[in-house]
Amino acid sequence: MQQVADRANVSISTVSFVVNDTKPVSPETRARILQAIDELGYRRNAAARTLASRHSHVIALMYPLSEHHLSEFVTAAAAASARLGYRLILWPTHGDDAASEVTSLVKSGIADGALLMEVKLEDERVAMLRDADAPFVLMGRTRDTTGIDFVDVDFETTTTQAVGQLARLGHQDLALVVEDNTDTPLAGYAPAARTEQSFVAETAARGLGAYVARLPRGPAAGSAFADLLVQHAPDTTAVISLHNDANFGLVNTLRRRGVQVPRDLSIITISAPERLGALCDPPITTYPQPAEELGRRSAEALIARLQGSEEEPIQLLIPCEHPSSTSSVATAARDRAPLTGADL
Amino acid sequence: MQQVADRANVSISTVSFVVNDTKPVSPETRARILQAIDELGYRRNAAARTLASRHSHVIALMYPLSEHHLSEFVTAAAAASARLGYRLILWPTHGDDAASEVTSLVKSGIADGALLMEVKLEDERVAMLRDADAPFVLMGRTRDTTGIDFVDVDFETTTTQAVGQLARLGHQDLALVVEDNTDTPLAGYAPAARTEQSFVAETAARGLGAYVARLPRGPAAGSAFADLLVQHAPDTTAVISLHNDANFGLVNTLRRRGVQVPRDLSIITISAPERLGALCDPPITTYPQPAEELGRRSAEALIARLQGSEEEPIQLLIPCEHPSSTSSVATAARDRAPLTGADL
DNA sequence: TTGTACGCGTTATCAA
DNA sequence: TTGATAACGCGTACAA
Repeated sequence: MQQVADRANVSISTVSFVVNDTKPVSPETRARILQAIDELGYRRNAAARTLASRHSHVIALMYPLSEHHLSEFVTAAAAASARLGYRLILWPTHGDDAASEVTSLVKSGIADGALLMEVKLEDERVAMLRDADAPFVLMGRTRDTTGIDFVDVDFETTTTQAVGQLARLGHQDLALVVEDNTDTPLAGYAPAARTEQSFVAETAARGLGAYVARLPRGPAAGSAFADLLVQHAPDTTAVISLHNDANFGLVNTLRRRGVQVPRDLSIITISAPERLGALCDPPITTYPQPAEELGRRSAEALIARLQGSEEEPIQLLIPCEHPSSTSSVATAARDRAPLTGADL
Repeated sequence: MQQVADRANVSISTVSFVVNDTKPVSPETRARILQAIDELGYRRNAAARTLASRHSHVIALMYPLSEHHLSEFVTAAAAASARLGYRLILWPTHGDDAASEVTSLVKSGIADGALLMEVKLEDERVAMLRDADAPFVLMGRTRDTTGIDFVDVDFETTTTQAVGQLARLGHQDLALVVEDNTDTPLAGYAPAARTEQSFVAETAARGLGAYVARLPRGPAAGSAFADLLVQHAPDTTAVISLHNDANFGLVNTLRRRGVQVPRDLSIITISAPERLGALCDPPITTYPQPAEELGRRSAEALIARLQGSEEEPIQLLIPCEHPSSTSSVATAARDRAPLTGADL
């Protein structure tokens, strides 16, 4: 910085004013400084800037160590941050020491704020960050969201829309399959709970039959689900799935049993990566998860908060987009026989 | 830090010695300091440390902005870094301004070094980082790797093994499908090139028929590939795929045409996420990509380099593990009819 | 509009 | 084994 100042015949502070655009500088001086910066290839030192300004221009993405698929919203959040002059740092946390992770994140000054992934209905990180006065935005929602910034998928609206779409096609008996995360590190993870609740409410309001299955992760859940339908809800004509892995096992099992999708059974999957649904045979009608928007918006929300440009809580609910195809959805078959477990 | 020193009745330097373990400190003093740290909840300020020590303890993960699926090796790299006292910062780069990104990365002092993803055979970032004297490790390989640290999948060995496995089962005519990245931002991306080369070499050495298809991304490539086989290599009895999306389209198309996998056609996919292969019907035999190991090892390599504990270039080639199932592989059918394009 | 000088919270050098 | 103190590179209050 001193070299730049020397070369431009100004003081070091004038360089700072230009670099940060913090005070008016005459056009000529500015030009000389910019030229010197360019010629010397000067970049301001991030640590010194952080130390002096008390802002790191870094935001942390906190997620459980066990989560292996960060997917698109991470890259979207990183891209949005970069566009706004921030960097995204990965902050994996063990389930049990989230406490100390939060503290060190805040007190070390590494990051100005945090984005929280995999939010549970009751999430201890929220109270900790709040106590520490650390700005944060949830990618998801806790049960009580009073005064908390969050950006989340609108599972309620999406579920209601999916039920509505099926009801209009004459389906009377619906089933829902969600991931069961009891006993996993994600116990209390909210999407399944919210979706189930909306599903139950909306089917009840419409007087439709409703069967709900909570199944563990993995494609085997799909076959298990098919069996459960045979056993407990053989009259089901349409399925809504929040269980990505199960979709494959389900369509494959159905095919083997001669159940035609969508003629005999309609399937809709919600908040899933669109490309995943397209890989099934037949392709599964998908309310695609707004991953890019979720990542981008949450980063933008946090940065807005950091820059103090927001007063009110930022609470964004993003419904999934509407399906781009109806490949696995059809009118309810009037007189379809109950589902059976026999392979062809 | 001053408060800690006061409370422990020592000087601020002694606190530093304890915190960084840089100089011997008597057990009693150390204990007093640690207690004071604990009681005050002190954490050292990252920016100040970086400024004074000239090390940020941050490493950057550079990847093209277009890459949407960071997947498991990102989380593995982040986890390994955290374990070693480093943090991983995401560093998306536009294809065209990689130059300035590299420069700012190095000169800003934000990161001590970089991990490079999506390495091309000729990658401009390498020369730039080298010129800037910035430590880096490639997750992948350039064509010329003299003196460069890298951790990469051993596509050559894996391809050779896959060809060998099929040859031993009596297959005479093999086909390979890879992603065609000509005209995409990933043009020059190495895995496809290396795999193709090894495939051609190994089949030639064994006197086997070899057909190669380079196809664009997306599941539609699978059906296209099936058509290409019918047209150009109808006697193919086994397929090797480096094209994840195509696998689904391929098995689904084959099923519709009455081609049974693996009775009529064997399929092996290499360097793919294992869970993806399991979603096909039938499940595709997979040489799973060593994603976790790749991420972990590359972070470890970079940190070793940063800590000066390595002299020689770190060059790690990791073959894919062996398939855990042979669900889509069988003995070559002696007298199978040539493939046709007619649906059942 | 520009310059001076102090402080940010550490690490590292040197002396005790 | 410990302590005093000078950097580290920048932002900013205040002065000019």
